[in-house]
Amino acid sequence: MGDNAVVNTRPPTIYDVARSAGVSKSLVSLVLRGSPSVSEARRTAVLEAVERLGYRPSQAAAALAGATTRTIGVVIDDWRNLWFVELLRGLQEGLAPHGLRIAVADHTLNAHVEAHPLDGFLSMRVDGLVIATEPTGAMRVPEGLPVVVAGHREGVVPGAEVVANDDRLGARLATEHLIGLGHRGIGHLTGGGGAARLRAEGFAAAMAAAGLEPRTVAGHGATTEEDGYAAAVRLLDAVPETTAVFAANDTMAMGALAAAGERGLRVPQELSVVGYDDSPIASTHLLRLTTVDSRNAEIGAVAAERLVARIGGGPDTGAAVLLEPELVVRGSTAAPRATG
Amino acid sequence: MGDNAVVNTRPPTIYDVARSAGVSKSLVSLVLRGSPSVSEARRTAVLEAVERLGYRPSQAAAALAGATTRTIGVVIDDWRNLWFVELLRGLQEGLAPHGLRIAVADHTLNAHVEAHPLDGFLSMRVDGLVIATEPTGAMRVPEGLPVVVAGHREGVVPGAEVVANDDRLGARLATEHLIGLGHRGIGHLTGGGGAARLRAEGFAAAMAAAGLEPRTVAGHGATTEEDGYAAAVRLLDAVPETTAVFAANDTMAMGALAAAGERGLRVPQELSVVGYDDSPIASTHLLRLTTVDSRNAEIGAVAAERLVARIGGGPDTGAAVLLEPELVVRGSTAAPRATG
DNA sequence: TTGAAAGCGCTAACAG
DNA sequence: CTGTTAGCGCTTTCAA
Repeated sequence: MGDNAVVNTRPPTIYDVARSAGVSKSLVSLVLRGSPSVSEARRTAVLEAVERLGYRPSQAAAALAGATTRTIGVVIDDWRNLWFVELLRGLQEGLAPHGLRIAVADHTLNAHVEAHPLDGFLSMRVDGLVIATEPTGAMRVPEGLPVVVAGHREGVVPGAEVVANDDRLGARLATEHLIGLGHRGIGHLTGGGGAARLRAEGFAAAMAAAGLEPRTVAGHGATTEEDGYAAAVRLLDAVPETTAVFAANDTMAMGALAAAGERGLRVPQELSVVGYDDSPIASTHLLRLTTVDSRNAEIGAVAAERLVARIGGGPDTGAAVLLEPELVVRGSTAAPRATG
Repeated sequence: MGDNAVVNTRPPTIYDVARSAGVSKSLVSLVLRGSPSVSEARRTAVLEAVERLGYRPSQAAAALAGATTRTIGVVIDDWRNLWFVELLRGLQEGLAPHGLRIAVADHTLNAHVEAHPLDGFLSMRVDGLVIATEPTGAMRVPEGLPVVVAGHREGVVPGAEVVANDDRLGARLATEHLIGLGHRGIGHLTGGGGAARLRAEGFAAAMAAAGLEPRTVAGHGATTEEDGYAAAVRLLDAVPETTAVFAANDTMAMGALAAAGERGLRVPQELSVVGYDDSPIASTHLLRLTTVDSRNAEIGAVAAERLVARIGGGPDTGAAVLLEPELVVRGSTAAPRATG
């Protein structure tokens, strides 16, 4: 009585579609999942009903009934660190063909309010995890869950595979580029974290190999523009004969550029600057920064590959894949001017 | 036989917790959801079992059984546009106290592979939606779903509320700042999209009010650094008497800075530059950009407020909230040099 | 205050 | 090729 006059505000279910198409709900499920063994007539009937009703399968129900969520959780550090943009692209492109989607969670943002972003992902029962953060000891994940740590080598996450670029090598490339240009007074701006440490090591090694003294200075301990600025100011003031600076990342390099400008040092004429990461800011007209491409998109692609393999039942190789970084020469480096 | 020797790799369920704590599963559910009507003894027993087993409630099951997912979907344009970082922060802070979490999806990233990111959110049965993108006609959302369009005024999303800053006013503030400084040759760098158009309108209005001729030039149609660079080059070459530039956003302003540098124009001595958004790059040492604070964090906070109200059963006001932008004066603007 | 029971919407064996 | 039947793990009445 008046039943069909009731406006159902709830989203349509698979039952509604089945009824509307005049088939059973399993048939609807089959069509939606692209089964080949469904007659064309039924298929179109179902598809039309789906369209007509504006039906969207409930992810919750699918996740609960099926064994998998088809989603990979990605934990990132901070939305401001643009290096993960390419990482996400690589991941996305590697995952999508396998019907896997990605969900991103920010570490710092969630830190204030919720527990660890990992908790959310585990509650969500993701099929795999990408940790694009400096791993911490608190990161315990269930055994058997495919996890890859991306961009950081020091994986303290048990059972995780690692995909990263070879920071030591990249730092060497940057330093050798500067040395090859004829620089001798080369300083390094470092920050906190494992990647920064490896880069500092690579810098020191390359300098030592050339018989040069490696000067390394930190800002306030982090790797922000402000840190780069502070470190560069410190370096430039303490060692005026500096003609080149290698920063632990592009953001710090940006700060170094500012410090140089303030001191009237033109880049690259009076000061060469090299960054690291080849993030979007490096290629801007304003910076034209010589940098090291850490190949983040490929890191994402390889991470995706590993995840897909593990999800497909492959073994946990536990191996670390190190991609070779590449030097990208732009306009912020040049040979030093002849010195007295 | 040997049954208990089998290692159960699946995550523990509420049943496991109940058994381990010696209570019924409903009791576990009550404890987890913080019901006051549970004896202290049982509560601790349950909590201990949870801890012991490493239990995490299944989001899928909770969503399916309950009526709500307690998550808000946020659709953004592009991870590179940093303006949404503050938006997210404001949202997060406004939502968290109400037990609501946020899920972020990128429009452009998903565009390649999946359907619309909205589809994902609707499949997920989010409790609300924040659209931080230029809304398009394709954005059909179920009636009754709380939706707020953030940062864009032209909401073609039916039934959505709008929270944004007053772009026209902001542009006027920027332009009047320049005029007040004594500039007369002021150009505007514009891009595509509704916000850019409103900013261009505000610029034109302020210029007209001062009896000045508004020159507006676009780059390649978008609002990237490259567009800002191209537009600035065009402007500076066509109108050499230009002493100030107002860009549609900080990124474009960065491009303008590059164009100025290339032409040997020092900022702010020979060219003043104003951006818009007060994004993280504006406050760097390198840019020290005078800009307009579009108050993104507050936009997020207000959006959160509206969402919470609607979810709590409040009415869809359908209203548009316009926040007043504020001028942030930094080092990229100054009075023009005395001209012949 | 606690337990039992009925689904939520879907997938995945099964039978036909 | 198509329909039937069990659950997936949780929330939520409803009794006890």
